[in-house]
Amino acid sequence: MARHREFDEDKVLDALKEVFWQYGFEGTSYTHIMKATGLKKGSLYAAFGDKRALYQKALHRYDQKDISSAVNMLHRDNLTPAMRIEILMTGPVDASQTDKGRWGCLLCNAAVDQAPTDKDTEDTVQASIERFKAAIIHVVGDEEKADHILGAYFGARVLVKAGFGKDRMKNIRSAVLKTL
Amino acid sequence: MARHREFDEDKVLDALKEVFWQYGFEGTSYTHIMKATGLKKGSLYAAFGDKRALYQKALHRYDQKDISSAVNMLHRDNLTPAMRIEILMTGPVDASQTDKGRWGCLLCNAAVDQAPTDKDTEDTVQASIERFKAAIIHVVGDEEKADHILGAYFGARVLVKAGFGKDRMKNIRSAVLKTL
DNA sequence: AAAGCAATTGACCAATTGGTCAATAACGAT
DNA sequence: ATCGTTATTGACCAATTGGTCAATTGCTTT
Repeated sequence: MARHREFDEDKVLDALKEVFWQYGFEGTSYTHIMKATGLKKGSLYAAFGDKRALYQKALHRYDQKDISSAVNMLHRDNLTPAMRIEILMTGPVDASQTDKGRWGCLLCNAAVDQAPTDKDTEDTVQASIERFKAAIIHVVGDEEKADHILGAYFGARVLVKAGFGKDRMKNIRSAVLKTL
Repeated sequence: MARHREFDEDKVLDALKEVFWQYGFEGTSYTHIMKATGLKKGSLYAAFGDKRALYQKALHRYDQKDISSAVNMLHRDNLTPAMRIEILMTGPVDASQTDKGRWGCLLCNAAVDQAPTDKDTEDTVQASIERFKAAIIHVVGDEEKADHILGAYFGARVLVKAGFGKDRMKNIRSAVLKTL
């Protein structure tokens, strides 16, 4: 063997997730990445690959942590379907009140600015959305309803990024709940 | 007086709209802009200002042309409310079948990748969305319903960018129509 | 036709971009 | 302790970024 890695891979992956989440793919430079991870370019390249590979790691991390936590919530079968959808749609309501909330949803951000031009991103995003949608189907039973809730959820996250406030998000939440 | 402008301002504004629509603010370089407009950097700068100013022009153009055409459609009071919302939600269905459809909605794109960090974009986007929403209220009467439809519409456009197909968009369209 | 003015051009700029690599440092194995 | 291996570093690279400007072009007025 030889020299050990000095960094905590989990922490670096979290940092990558956060920085791409906040700034997007093109908006994130190595200056941002190096500050966020504490690693130099060379180390990042040796450990993970080029910038696109770093972005993929961030998307996978988001899937495994953030999407998974939503999916797990949607599988809490001791809660009524309405309660679970309410919790889901409360995400954008809360997000509208915090700085980080305005980062939106990394999945949604990636769909908007990378999926149309980068096949890897498209694939990763689609797989992640599919998993999310399956969990919604688990709750509401119906695929049409699930597509609709998925759309409403992403739309809400976009409106939060546009700067729309709590009241709007509450409107969307209660309108969605009425469709159940 | 002196030398005349050689370019057609309307055509240039349309070209700006298209290029920022397709590539986003950071994804668009002067190379793209010059090719799209047929003008050199210097001329663009002299006529309109810096890159952010060009982006603003593009957003205003989108508002005046594309959002206006949706708003006008929503005011065709000889059509039933359901028919108008159906036409609106058929936008994403059709978009899912064309290359340009994957550019999404410039308003939505701007909300996602510029509104959170650029105040001018935030203001322009908000004003445009507000106008859009007012037209939806004109159709459905209820503000809560309007926020919901607005969200579903933006969400659908995001899902199209993610690469989801016609069937999904049809699901969303019919689910939205059921809420009326 | 000469003068004055604005539009247009292309060369130029500093700064930043993503990426590379030789040198160094820190370890395990012998 | 020395050797081989691997992680880390910082200097370096070509290419591209957005932006500027002096020179030129084309028009109107006199």
